[in-house]
Amino acid sequence: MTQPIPLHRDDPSKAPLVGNIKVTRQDWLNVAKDILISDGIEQVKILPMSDRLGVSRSSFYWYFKSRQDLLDALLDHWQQTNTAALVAKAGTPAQSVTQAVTFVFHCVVNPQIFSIPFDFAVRDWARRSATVRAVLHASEDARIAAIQAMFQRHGYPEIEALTRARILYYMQNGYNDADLQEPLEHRMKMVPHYLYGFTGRHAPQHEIDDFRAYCQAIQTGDTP
Amino acid sequence: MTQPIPLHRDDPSKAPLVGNIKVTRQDWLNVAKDILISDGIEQVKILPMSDRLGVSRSSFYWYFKSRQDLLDALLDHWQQTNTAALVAKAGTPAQSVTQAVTFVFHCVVNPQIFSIPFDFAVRDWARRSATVRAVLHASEDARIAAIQAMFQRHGYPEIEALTRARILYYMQNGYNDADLQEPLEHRMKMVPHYLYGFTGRHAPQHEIDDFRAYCQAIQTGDTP
DNA sequence: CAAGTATTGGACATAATTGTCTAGTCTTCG
DNA sequence: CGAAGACTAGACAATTATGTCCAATACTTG
Repeated sequence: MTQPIPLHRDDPSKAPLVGNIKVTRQDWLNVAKDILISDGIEQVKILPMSDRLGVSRSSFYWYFKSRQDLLDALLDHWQQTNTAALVAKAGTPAQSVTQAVTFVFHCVVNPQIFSIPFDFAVRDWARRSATVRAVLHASEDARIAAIQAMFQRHGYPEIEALTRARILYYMQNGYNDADLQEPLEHRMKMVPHYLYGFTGRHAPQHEIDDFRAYCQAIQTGDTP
Repeated sequence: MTQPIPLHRDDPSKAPLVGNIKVTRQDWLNVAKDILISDGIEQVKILPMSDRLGVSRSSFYWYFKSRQDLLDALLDHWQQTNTAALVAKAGTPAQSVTQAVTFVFHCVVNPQIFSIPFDFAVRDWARRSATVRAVLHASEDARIAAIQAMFQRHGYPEIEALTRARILYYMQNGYNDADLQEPLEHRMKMVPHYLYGFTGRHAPQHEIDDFRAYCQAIQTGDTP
């Protein structure tokens, strides 16, 4: 029993312009994502969502078989945005390791590419659902493997590449929600230290300088 | 309207030895804590708890005014165990900074003193409750301040002491639940690097050696 | 042991939530 | 325009939760 997505919304030109715009499956997913991020998965309830969308609660069941069906779709969506984005960034060819690290870090900086609150929310969710936990762990492994591969492409031996990948990845997890308010600049400045702090070596000044330049570029928006 | 704790439980010698042992306010709190840790605060529900305790659901209301009353008590309990434990450990006089750091780290290692899963669960909870968030932030400030004071007692200037305190504290948050399975040894080995990685200096070999020795002692159980 | 207090069980009321079913409306397309 | 399909509203049923009340039972103390 498939639930087709409304055709008239696929082509935006055919959609009504004002008023009476019908909700779509994606609209339900967006609201669910918002609530997941702000209040946790337990609060993703059908009645409040329908209220927010201004439609009847029972309309929900046209788009989704059940609440669980929605949650599955939500998890899929997370995997196909956040994880795919980070893996893609880690795989982007770069001229230096510093530039490559900056690409990865790009995800943390740009909410358009990667949603940190979404990641936090899914991690919460995983604490209560074994299936979500499995998806999360697979995603984390994929992310770290991608970053590790990046370091290996730039000449680091396997073990050191893995260590650096873990540090770079867990760096973002070390902050909680409150700290996300902290200026990004502060977090970016720490990256070179994270990368070298564990190896017993100093970060070369030219890498630090390069990194700062790249970060500057990220914030002004003119980076790949 | 005060809710006294059953007297016959205060003196263990007066408690029935087998069977028919009445549940106490603390029993309810323990079950609530277990559920909070494993399933999140949303799952702390009265009916399932009474089932697990083998008593009627309505008995709950003798010990607690309402569900919210239980949650408040639970949060109090967390603050008076975890936060107090860490602050006390940070305040313990030590002969060297390495030993002092080891005392703090003791909390992370010994579940009897400090429950990491409890901390994680409360952090989750704080995402959904402003009042819990306020308590959590106050606790985190108190913890970091205590660690900072420790470094200052050992001669570090204010700013560097704060930086080191943050690193030492956030180190534990960088791991998620899955990583708690990881051998403690691995985490302990990273401490000296965390402490020096950010400052651009190397950890002196004798400090690393000292730290390893203290960690060894922690695991064999013969430390203060 | 008896009286009084502490503690529990079960009935009752209320509300929130998920899910089903059906009649009806709106949209698209031949 | 008119029929088929896409979508929605509202009634209904079932489940699960919170909280109140009161009678019954267990425990303590004189």
